[in-house]
Amino acid sequence: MTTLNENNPPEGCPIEGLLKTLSGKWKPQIFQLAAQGPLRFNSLLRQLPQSNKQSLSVALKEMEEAELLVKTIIQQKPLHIEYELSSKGRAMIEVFRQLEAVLLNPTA
Amino acid sequence: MTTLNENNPPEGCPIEGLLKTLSGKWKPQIFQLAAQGPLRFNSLLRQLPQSNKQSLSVALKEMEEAELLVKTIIQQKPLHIEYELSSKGRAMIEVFRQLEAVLLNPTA
DNA sequence: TAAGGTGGTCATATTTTTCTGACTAATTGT
DNA sequence: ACAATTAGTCAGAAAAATATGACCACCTTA
Repeated sequence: MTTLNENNPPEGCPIEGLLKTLSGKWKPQIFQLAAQGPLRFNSLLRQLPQSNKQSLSVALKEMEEAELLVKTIIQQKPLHIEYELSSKGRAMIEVFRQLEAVLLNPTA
Repeated sequence: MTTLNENNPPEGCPIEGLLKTLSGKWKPQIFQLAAQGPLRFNSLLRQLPQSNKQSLSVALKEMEEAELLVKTIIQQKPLHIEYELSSKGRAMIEVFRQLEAVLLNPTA
């Protein structure tokens, strides 16, 4: 099940894969929350009350594979896990901003 | 690190809709081709040999509704139809370029 | 020792998206 | 008249994405 090998290369359109990774269900919201600080699984589940474990798990994994998020195991007393934007993820913030500008400008 | 308030309702993500409109199947390719010049239905169908009428029809309609494409009926001898990027659609080109830059830069 | 929180997986539904093939209707070319 | 091209629509099937609920292992607190 190594998704890396079985990936259909979106030949011809380089950004197709990234667009899909960004637009899957819950992903924009996850991104938005991650932009505000590191995420933890159960907390995220509570912040997105209509979502579910499975979908969030898949979304986080795919965003991690796309190198938008970095997963860190925090080796502390109660040992937990954090997801935060990678450098690539942070670079995406500007793209989102530009996208939002296009969206809001009717005379674009 | 802004504290995570878990009672925050996830107010609508403004770009979510646009992201979905841009990432649906064949849409990135359609966009790419539209950026090179006006499109015609059957020609598009031939340029995307793995696609199909129905999906292209839906994609074009949705991109038109999202105001990325403009549909024009050309009142000429054999009377045909053209799809071309709207001003908003053209504004998206820069966003795509930036997206591509993020994608290509491993140290982003 | 039991209860509750952590961060998940798994098999199975359900829902949404995409594809297939048949069909339409107007126009042009042979 | 007949075939082909234009630009689609429609119903139904197949495939993909998403949701549900059960379960798991580890750790901490009461």
